[in-house]
Amino acid sequence: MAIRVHLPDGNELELEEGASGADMAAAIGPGLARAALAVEADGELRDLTAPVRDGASVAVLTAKSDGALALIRHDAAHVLAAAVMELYPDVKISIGPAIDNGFYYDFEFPEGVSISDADFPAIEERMRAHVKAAEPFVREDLPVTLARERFAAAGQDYKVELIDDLVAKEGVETVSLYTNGPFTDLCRGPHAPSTATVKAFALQSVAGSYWRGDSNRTMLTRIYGTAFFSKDELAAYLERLELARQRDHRRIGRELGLFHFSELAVGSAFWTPHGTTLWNTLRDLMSELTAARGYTEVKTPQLYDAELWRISGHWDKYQGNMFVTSDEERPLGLKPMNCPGHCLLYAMARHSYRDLPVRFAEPGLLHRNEPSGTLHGLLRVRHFVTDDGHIFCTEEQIESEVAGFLEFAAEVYALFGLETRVELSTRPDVRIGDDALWDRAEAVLAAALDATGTAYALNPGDGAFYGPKIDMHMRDSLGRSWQLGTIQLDYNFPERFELTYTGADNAEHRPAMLHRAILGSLERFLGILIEHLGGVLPVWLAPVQAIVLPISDRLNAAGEEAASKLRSAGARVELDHRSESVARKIRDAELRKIPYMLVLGDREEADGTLSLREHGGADRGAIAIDALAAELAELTLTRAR
RNA sequence: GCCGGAGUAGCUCAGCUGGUAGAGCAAUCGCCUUGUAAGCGAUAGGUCAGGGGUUCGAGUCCCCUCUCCGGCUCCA
Repeated sequence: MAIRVHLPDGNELELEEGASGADMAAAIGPGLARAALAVEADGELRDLTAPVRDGASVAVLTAKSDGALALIRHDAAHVLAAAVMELYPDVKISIGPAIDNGFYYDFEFPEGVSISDADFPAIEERMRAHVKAAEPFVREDLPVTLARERFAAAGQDYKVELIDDLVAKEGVETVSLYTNGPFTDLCRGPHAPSTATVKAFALQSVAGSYWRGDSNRTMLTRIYGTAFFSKDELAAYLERLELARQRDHRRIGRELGLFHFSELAVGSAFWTPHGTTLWNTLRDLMSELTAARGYTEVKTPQLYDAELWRISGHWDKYQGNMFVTSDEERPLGLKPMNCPGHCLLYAMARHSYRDLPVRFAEPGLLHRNEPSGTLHGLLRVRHFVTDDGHIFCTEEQIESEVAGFLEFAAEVYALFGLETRVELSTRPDVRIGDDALWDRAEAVLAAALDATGTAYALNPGDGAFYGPKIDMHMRDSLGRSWQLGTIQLDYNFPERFELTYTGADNAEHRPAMLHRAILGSLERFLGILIEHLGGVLPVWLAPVQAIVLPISDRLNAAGEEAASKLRSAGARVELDHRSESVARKIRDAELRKIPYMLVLGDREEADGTLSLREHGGADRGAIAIDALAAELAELTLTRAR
């Protein structure tokens, strides 16, 4: 009896019944048999030892295949756990998956034992021994009762909990165990044939992580690592990581003198004069663009009676994140969001359907009492300004308003050369408003996304407490994802604040409300932007657009004259009048990433020109000062990149 | 907030097993007068995060607090 399988090249292959993936690879060729790691059958990865199903579409997974890295990283996680269990026999194991750039394994170490990267060499040495031994990964399928007994007997409580959950939630009757050398783990698989493939690995960091991501449960110790098929690839990856670290906005912010932090104002940036110029340029950009899009700018208070926060729901749902104070008789809250203030402002005047949509924009200063452990440079702060806006509109206008926003956001991100990842986040556990409202709100957002052809991922349960949202995310230099823009549909606030407009029927109606921001917080956006650009800001954003470099002290007066001509044309220009060599002045200007370096020597002075060197080294030769002024003005006006 | 690590001059860091702090860059002053990525010299700069303890003696050992870093939870 023979079975037939379909190969990726369209051919069919005949195999004996019961043939394994390894048999299949061997039937195709000896080279493939040696390279084979696993088999993909009808889209599902399986061990090489597993029998091949008749009629399946199969592909042999090798080091070159997509998914092969994830496979050996998962193998590496088992090798890590094996090594850790040898060194710390009383350790409890939990889970150890492959992740984007590597793998981790979470352990509970015995009381009093803590792991740091100083322990990595010993662990890695044990890991190398397991790899060198080329221990086969052996799969075993066991009835859940037997598997449970086995892990219970070994004191592996986390594995027992996992098995109990598999039974309760998925009704499984058997589970699979994988053994490599002395180590056995509850694992779905698949794995490569042996540990030998995990040749190039490195442990990277140790961190805490809650069991099952629940902050009420045990804090486990997570060890992160990565693995590649070759030492060269591993070295190249580690080198890339190091280069990314050089782009860290906290480092660049210090080097370029843009902002500082102080332990006397935790989570709040101090912007230097240069940093403030950059920040203001960004704020002015958004004021200009929102005005062009039909928003009107408004200003609302910082500090409100607690009553406002009770109406909005913040007092119940968000107070932990608010800075609360009081006057002589009343509790007060510093605003963490602009929306309640905007609702009050909307309600202070009557609105006709003819006026809608009303679009309020406010570069609003917000304070949020973020947990200390989450603060991170400019990317997570307690004091920040959002390019916030709220749109009050009719039900019929929602879709076009959301579509208009998606367009607007795309325009802004394009100015900076950023590409974002879009997510639709739906109702969270902690929320206000009934489910019917949420159903409607989620459906409208999805419709607007579809109508504009925006690609997005679904992020269930991550909406704001008052409504679902569409978020735009960017990654920082270390690969962490941060939310920038957002648009959130909210039927709840209009109810709570009893907002109305007069319809064509002369009756009062409830408007819908959209909360939206494109940059998110200016602070976070600048952090991400600095990392994206590696600190090399385009002319229109650069705090110092050009610096005049006289080649000798005797030209300092001419330098001042040239600089002031450029300044009166609107350019942000400095003069380097130090008694230093041109080479030195160039070097310092390069390190400050100043776009235009303008060398002034005797020839230039005589001709009324400056010799232009752009950041990065391009030498454009002598250019008339008027022409330079015009060029800088043009680059600033057009926001050229 | 939780787990782990770290905190020495403005910045980057050295300071072995305890014997009262050092370099480079930056800064200041002077000399040099410079043509596209570091000219030379001198000077100044530190309650070694803060507090408590052990010790004849603490940057170094112990405890507490603060902040920062990496994660986790949370979030723009």
